[in-house]
Amino acid sequence: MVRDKLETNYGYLFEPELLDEIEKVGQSVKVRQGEMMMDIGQQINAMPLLFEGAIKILTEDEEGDELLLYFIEVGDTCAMTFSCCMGAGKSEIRAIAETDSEMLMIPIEKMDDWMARYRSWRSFILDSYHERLSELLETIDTLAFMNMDDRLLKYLRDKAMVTHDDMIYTTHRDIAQDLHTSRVVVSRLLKGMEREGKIKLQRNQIKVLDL
DNA sequence: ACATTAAGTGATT
DNA sequence: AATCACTTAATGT
Repeated sequence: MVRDKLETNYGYLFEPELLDEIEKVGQSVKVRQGEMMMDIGQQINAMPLLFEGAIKILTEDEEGDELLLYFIEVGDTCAMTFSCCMGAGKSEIRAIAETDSEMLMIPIEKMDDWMARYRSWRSFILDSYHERLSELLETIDTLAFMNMDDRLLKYLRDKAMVTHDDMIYTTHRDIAQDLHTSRVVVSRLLKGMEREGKIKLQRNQIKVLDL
């Protein structure tokens, strides 16, 4: 069962011996939508290999307002884990299940070990680290130039992608919170996008037509 | 029917 | 783009 999911999601990446080891030490965890899996300041002692669902990663400012950084999808892992292994070991981010999700938790002690012994593991870690960095740079880019419409567009695209559903179930208020802006601004921009025929708005849901 | 919450809009900074 | 103030619409009790 766990092995099947390992094979389908990571089988093409890792050699059989590594898959064996992963299966042996990994702990299967299921979380429901909206569940907080990791908070800022919390100790990290395992890294997730995602089988199913999507996780959203946020930071927080001094006032306690949130800002969405990126999503983790199936086949991804959390880049935060790596930097935490080397440094203080405390999380600098908050992770909330975007959808019902399922993953395998790998004790961080294994990371070093496997890094040295498996080439595939090494590239996996390096690749995902690189991927997260690119994602972050993209986020910073839109953030720095304060293009709210671009950020919103990206947000909707990402959200539809990670949930594999062109119907997004959320409120304007929640979007505003993720993007660290006001609800009014989100409503206005969404309304504009609806007029352009890109989306269709209903209460508590947004239908993505063309992004 | 009433209260609550989500969303739309004009005006102002 | 943010905030205020107000309206309208949808939903729950």
